[in-house]
Amino acid sequence: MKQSFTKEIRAFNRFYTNIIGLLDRHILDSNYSLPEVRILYELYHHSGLTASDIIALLDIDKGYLSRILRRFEKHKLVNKVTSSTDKRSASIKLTAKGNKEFENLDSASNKQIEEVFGNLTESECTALIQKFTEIQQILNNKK
Amino acid sequence: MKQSFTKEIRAFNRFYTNIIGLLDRHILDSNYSLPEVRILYELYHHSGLTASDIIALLDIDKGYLSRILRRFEKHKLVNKVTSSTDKRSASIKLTAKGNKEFENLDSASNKQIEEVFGNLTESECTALIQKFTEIQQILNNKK
DNA sequence: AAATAATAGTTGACAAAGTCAACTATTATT
DNA sequence: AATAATAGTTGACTTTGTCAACTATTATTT
Repeated sequence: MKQSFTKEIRAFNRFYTNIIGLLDRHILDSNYSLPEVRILYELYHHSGLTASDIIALLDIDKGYLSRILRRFEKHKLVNKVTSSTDKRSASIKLTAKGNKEFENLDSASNKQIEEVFGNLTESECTALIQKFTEIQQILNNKK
Repeated sequence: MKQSFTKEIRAFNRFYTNIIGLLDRHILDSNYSLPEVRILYELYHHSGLTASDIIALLDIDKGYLSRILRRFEKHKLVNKVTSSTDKRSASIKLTAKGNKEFENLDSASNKQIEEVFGNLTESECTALIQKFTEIQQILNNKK
């Protein structure tokens, strides 16, 4: 690969890492860590995952996950139901409270997007999203 | 902002966070943490920074930084020279060893880029970089 | 069927990363 | 001269994350 390509890619990575940093900032104000939010995200979007599923999805240590889930249970964010066919594993679901909690985080996240990208005009926004989409196409093409 | 915009922006953020995760992976194999690499990066590109400069650039805790710099000094990666005009502050420079160490990290980083983006054709690469540039233009415009 | 291996998840011990406040030395302001 | 501000250090602590040993259960091998 051309050196100039690498350089430009890295410049963009630094640039966008910064933006993601801004966007993640609101998590600091929440009661949750980034991994916790990611776990809630997965459970919200795929109810009934097992711990192993989450590990596969998020590449997270199982001991670490186990403790986070225990905390979630303690705070009534999550219910575990042992599988009838395999008593080692349990399917995990958000409780009503857990759902609500995630939705709060989610809307805080939306608000943060608004704050970082909200100064764009509609046409800029459209253009931006088109680039986003195209980038994903280019990169996914090759998976 | 339209809800669909927010949604697409967030989708891209998840997508690109993943890519950045892949790219940062090589740091795990190095002897340095991400903040350490960022500090070396800044010192490499702006020799003679003070600790306060680095704090301003990277938004890092000064106690944390102080310890990292002490470690760097111990490992002869860095030299501190107390300013003659202000004895509280010191200008920090990479030693020859520090320079080399950063350059190793930097080339590992390039290699990692190669691994993640290397399967693109030249024209895909050109297209990708153009999107990158345009995105930065759109977003910087508004700073 | 019994023995062995593999898997799901938990727990303990620990290491790394990061935060916060108190402190020293020096410089700037009143 | 007194007071406040700044640069950086240090100690105490919390959070985050890792690793390996362990229990219980299920799958595989012999």
